[in-house]
Amino acid sequence: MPSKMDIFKIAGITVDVVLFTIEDGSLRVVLIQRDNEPYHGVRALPGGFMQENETADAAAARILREKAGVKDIYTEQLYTFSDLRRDPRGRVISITYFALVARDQINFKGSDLQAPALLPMYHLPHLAFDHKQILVYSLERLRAKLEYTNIVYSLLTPTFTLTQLQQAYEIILDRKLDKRNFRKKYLSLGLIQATKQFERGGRRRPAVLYRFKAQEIEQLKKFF
Amino acid sequence: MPSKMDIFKIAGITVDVVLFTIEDGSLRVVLIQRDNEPYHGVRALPGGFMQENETADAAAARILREKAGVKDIYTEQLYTFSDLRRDPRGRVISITYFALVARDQINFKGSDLQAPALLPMYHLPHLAFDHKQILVYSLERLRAKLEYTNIVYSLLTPTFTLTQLQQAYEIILDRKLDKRNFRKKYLSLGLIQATKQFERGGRRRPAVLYRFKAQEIEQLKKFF
DNA sequence: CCAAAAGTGTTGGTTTTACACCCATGG
DNA sequence: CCATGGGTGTAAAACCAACACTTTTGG
Repeated sequence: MPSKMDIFKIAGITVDVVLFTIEDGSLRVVLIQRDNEPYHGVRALPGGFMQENETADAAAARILREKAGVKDIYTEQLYTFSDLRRDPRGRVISITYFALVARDQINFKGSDLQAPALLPMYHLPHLAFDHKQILVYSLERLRAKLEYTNIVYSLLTPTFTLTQLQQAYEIILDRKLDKRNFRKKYLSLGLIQATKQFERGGRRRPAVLYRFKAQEIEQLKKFF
Repeated sequence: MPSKMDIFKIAGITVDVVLFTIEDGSLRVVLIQRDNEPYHGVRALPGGFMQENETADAAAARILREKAGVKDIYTEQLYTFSDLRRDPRGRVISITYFALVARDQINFKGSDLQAPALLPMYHLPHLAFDHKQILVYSLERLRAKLEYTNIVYSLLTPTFTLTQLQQAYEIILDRKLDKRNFRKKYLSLGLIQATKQFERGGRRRPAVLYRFKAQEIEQLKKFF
């Protein structure tokens, strides 16, 4: 009894999502372990077939919810991959997304059996399909966006220190930034404001906590 | 006798292409006139259903060839639109592309009956489907790319005057630029070189003709 | 008192902007 | 000789890059 939905499945439109976060000072990406063929046991991006009654955006949101337990996070469409042989099962087109979230919002509990894990972006294992290529492309996009938008807020907790903010940039751009120049410039952008709290607990001088004034994404001239 | 290809047709994946050019001092886009339902007689982007044995890139190239008689031109994927109701016939997903070409490379001869025309981007008629939205998005992308790549070469003839180059920027960005600053900056980028020819024929001082040193697309820091 | 990270300014170089006049040609 | 667009430089302001020491805390 093939339903209308099966048409999509035969035609093969999947949505795959690159979900980035920062953990332990490194940029990480959520990868599942495939539990059937093809590429059984191999790491892959969380994804799934698009349903006939959902948009690609909705499919991406569903996948994020089902596989990583996150919702209402920054998500944008990345690219549509359509190489003829990208999936050994036959013709499958993938609409890919990339998403950003603070580590503490990810919750793998209740996700299915596919052993999702946060793997370090700069030391990836072998991946299924063309997912490595997709990741390379999303890193490029993430870096570009970091420099002319304020999306970094998506990776941070609601309040954060300037050092944490700077580290987020350094981790993603994979280079050191000058502390004084960074602070001067970032503060002059007017996107963040100091709270009256401090981050305590280290055996060191407590750092002022900041927050973003707005959580809407904004286009900026140029950051760095 | 439904063939395998029909699966795609039912599932509905189209490729639509925004082809920009510059003519008579204005930014123009190729639009066809639909010759059947839905939106019979209404202007729309050139496009067509993706075939099962071609990639999206190949479909875009095919459409450019069939509808505008152009080939080997700058083309990049733009976005995939998947709203549930974007096509009244049913579920149709559109993978869109944008492309740039010099006016004199376009040849509508031999294209089918759909009356392709170059319409001015800033005075568009009512368009079929969500094609207006697609155009708005491509203009955004074009403007962004213009500022940090050298794609403008795609819109110009092989040799051109600095005034023509500046006008291309002005037309697309829709604002005036300062002549001296433009020349100083553009020449300092080292992308173009003077030829020994001049553009003659006006009742005015002849302008030096320049050419791009390379036709590969290059990323640049920032143009303007 | 020590270790650790927080916090803070200045200088020199580069880039960007604003702005107006003379030149070469064709008719 | 006139109308047209071609071609050129300078000064002020803004921006960027390089660089090192003092402060505050917890243990």
